[in-house]
Amino acid sequence: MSENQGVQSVDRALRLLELLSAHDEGVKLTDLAREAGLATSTVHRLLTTLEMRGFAQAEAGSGRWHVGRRAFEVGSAFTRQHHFVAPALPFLRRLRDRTHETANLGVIEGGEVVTLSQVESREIIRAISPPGGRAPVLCSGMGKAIIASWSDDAIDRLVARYGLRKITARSLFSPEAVQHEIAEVRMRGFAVDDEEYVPGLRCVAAVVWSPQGEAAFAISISGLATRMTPERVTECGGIVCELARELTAKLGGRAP
Amino acid sequence: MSENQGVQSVDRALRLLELLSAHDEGVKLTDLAREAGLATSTVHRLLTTLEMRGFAQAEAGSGRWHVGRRAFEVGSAFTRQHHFVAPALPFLRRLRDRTHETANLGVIEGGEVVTLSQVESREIIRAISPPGGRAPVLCSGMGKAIIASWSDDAIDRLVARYGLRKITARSLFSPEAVQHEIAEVRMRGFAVDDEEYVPGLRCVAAVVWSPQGEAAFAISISGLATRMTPERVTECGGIVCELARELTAKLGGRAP
DNA sequence: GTATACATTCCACGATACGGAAATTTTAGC
DNA sequence: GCTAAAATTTCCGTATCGTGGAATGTATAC
Repeated sequence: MSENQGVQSVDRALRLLELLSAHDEGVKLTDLAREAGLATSTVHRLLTTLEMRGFAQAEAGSGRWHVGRRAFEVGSAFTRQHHFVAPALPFLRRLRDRTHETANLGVIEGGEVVTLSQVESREIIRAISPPGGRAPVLCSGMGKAIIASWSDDAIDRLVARYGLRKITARSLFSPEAVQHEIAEVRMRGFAVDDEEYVPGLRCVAAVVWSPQGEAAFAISISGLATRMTPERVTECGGIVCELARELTAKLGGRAP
Repeated sequence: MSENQGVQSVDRALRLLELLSAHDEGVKLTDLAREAGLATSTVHRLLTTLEMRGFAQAEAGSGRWHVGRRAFEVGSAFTRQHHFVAPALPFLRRLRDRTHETANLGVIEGGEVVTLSQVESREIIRAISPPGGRAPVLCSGMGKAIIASWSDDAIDRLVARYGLRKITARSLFSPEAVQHEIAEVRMRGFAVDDEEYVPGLRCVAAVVWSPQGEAAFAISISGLATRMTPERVTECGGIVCELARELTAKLGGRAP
């Protein structure tokens, strides 16, 4: 076992699970082996072990492999740890109904925002991160909304640790740009992802506070940039903030 | 590696994930080792491997271990494979709004029903299976609704393969009881879990059909038996059936 | 029907994963 | 604050396990 890399076969199996989850339509064993850089016999053995416990399954007929239901069962435990996900759902729905855009709820984990819950608008936009999806904190409306509540030192440490990823032409590219952006968020009370993660997509987010006065999580709406004009962003920002305040109150939270 | 048991360390790691998911408030390493029947050093090594890939995480402060966000991300892929989960959500909401009970959507996987989606009523009843939760097919309203569309031979094979588990005093206990129950479901058009899985809890379910005329999944409502009187069950059965028919139509399905 | 690709099984070998022991850290009780 | 107990983390010798290449079996494409 090489230094600090954990148990090799477990690491490999988890890697295969991650790859499976990236293939919504399933993937053939040989292709998976190629993607993972492993021998087909190794991948076969690891997959059948995952299958035995229900974490992976082979589709009858095509033989393509998929994430299995035990992965869903285990993964659901993650959201159950966040007791706010269920009570937040009616607020996401109202947010969606008032803005006619997809409403999201997310938290920061590591240097990324994870979408925990979502209520889609009538128009389903595939580019929007689904539940389980993630984005770098600094390319995400929800991420920027949450870290705007942090100290400047803490933000600098995040930037130093995870860096700045230039995913689109509009991604934040320098520590100065980050500082300027965070100042904007603090002034406005909401954050905007202005095509920084996905070209053509805008997102408006605000934080929900915990009883301890910390930014527990964020809620947001996402929509096409063609529709989300600057005027519309301001309007939606007000709505997101209003519902974030109501949800804070509902959960017994308080802004600092 | 003993015969037909897959890769030992992978199997163990997955076992640990399952155990973590059963502890919503987290679990200490020593307790987990005891539960898994493994040495603490082994569990430590496996947990840190899971942690490296984000499938498990140790809670700062208490040191208790939890399912990590990558498990949620991977697990979410499972519901994305079921393209009907998202479009079904508005119907679950309407079902909840009309009956004032918790609405659920589930599929059969193995000899069990897995809850894929849920819209809770105002009164949160902890005994109801959350998303990711599972119940034996023959103790579940959704399970019985789905298999009532199968041939008698297929039902007999299910019973033979998975058996009948007497979980409560009211669980189905014999193949004859199963046959009688299935006949009732077919006659009524909906299934009822009459405290067969959880004492004090009733559930009314109907199937949603696929374009191929097969029972794709089921939707249901669950409520306390004190409130779900026989009259109420009949009333709710009609509503569940109505919404199941509408959802079938919406998804381009057809009853056989 | 044949060639190719994919999936599955086998097996020799060496590296890895194991668990007990020891060391370190944390917690509980007084 | 001190001490004992419990929990966690690290170390290490050993033998079992996991590996990938080869062989075999099955499915697919032409």
